[in-house]
Amino acid sequence: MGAVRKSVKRDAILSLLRSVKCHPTAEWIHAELRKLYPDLSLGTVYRNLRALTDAGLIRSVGVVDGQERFDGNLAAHGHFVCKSCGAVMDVELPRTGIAALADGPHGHVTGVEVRLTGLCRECMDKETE
Amino acid sequence: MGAVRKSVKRDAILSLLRSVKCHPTAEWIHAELRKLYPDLSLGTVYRNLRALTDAGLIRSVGVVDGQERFDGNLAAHGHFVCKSCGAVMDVELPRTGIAALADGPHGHVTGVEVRLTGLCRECMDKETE
DNA sequence: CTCCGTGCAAATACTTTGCAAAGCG
DNA sequence: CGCTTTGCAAAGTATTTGCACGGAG
Repeated sequence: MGAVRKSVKRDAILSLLRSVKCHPTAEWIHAELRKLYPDLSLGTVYRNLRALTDAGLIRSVGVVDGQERFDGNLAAHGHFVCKSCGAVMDVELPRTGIAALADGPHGHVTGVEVRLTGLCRECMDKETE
Repeated sequence: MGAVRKSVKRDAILSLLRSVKCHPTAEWIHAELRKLYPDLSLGTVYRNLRALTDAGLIRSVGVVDGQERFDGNLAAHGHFVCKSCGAVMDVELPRTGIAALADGPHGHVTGVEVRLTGLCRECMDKETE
């Protein structure tokens, strides 16, 4: 989890991740930043996402529908994933219970990820039509 | 979540998953069952894992190191994932707190997955060497 | 005869990696 | 000038899919 150097592209990825509410894929970030840096390559995005994750500056939400999702928000929170549209939303975690998981009999715990899956509001409405 | 028919290969996959404590990948299951059914193909394993998951007879633990892990244990529990060796172990969840997540403001929740990541006992020991 | 499950192989899709050129201090 | 970052394209890996065969009812 060493620090990471700065670079134009890396900083752009980091600040984009910090500024959006959604939980983007590498491709989404690539498409988005290409508006600003038309020569940005997808490989660079992947490389930097990994570097930033390793450095602990961002975190991975895990794989949703075959693509990894990233999150610039480091505060403790969970995620709600819609099975239908793939949207990922932040969920507040009740402090109770979760904290108790911090260390178990299996080893040293360094991260907790809580993922709820289901159908989001929008998709529930669509389904009723 | 419709029911699934029975078939020799599918049943074998299901009972293997129910009998093991680990949380296998498709490849591991394939290798294991090949001892019994030398003609079992990997495609069939993938196909049946998906069918069983859709039917709700098994569940996916999510992707660890690029491979999906499956679990035959349907009881509510979380998982501890070792960053170093990739081992996945069951974790008991404190009932408090988790139940409160059952429904949120984002939509209808149908599944909860809690994943702890860290270093397992074995890998902690190895690291001290 | 009909249908479902399967093996096999090809196709997909995401992600990683090697390399040479460009950039920064 | 040395070291890092990047674009590009090729490679790698996990998973899905199409198709034809084979067995059960």
